[in-house]
Amino acid sequence: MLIQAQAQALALKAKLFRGFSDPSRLAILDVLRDKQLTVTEIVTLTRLSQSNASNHLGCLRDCGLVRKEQQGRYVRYRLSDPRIATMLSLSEEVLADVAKGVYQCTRYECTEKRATDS
Amino acid sequence: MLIQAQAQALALKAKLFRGFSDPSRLAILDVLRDKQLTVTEIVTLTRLSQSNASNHLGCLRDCGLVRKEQQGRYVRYRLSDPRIATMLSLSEEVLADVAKGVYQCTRYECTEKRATDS
DNA sequence: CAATCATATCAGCAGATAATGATATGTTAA
DNA sequence: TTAACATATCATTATCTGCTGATATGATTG
Repeated sequence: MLIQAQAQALALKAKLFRGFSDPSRLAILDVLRDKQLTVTEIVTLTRLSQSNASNHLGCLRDCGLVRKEQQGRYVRYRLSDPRIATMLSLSEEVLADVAKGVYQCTRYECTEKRATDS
Repeated sequence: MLIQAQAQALALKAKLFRGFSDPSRLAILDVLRDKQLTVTEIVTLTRLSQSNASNHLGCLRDCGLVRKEQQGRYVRYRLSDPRIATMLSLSEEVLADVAKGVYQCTRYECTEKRATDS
């Protein structure tokens, strides 16, 4: 469908964005925005189940958004790059302006609620 | 799991990012980066099927990333905000630095290929 | 070593998503 | 109005994703 090199680059970028594209993962990124936290702290703050949080942390890690660091029996997570936080802020700015459109979207083929235009 | 207002905000933000989180949609956003295009032009440039492109355009529209404008019998699409392009650029910068980690990630529970740490 | 705490992984399920081919809608022009 | 073109929608299918509960691994302390 797309030439190979391009497709590879797009898949990579899509993967990065997929890290951001789930409310649970955004909740995790949010609490990691300005500080490092252990898994237990993250679980407490986000109220995700331990297993769920661990899965999402694995995903975020694999997507390159966070890094882990073993500290004694704790594992401490932090954003892997300050620009991750920038992207979050930028998305909030954009949302503030285009939110109305986003409210309509419930799923991929947002047929039922799709706005009539624009 | 999260309090209602927070959950709403996170879901909204997740939806915005979900617009970016698919290679076909990124291909579309890419060709719209600096110009407005009709659906046919988009289909030609991205080599997506017409129906697939239309679905993705609907999704992008509902996520607030693009806007459509009817022009005669054509529909012209453009990015809904210049900061959308900024987010794309920013993601490319981040990727350039953390790409190695992302290469490992094939899906949510990227078990098979998960790097041993970091 | 045994107990405990912290984290990761597994199996399985329900629902979401992306693709396709076919069809429908809408717009313009002959 | 009919034909032709542009775009959207539908139905279907295969796959992916996120969640849960249970279990496993790993680290630390007594």
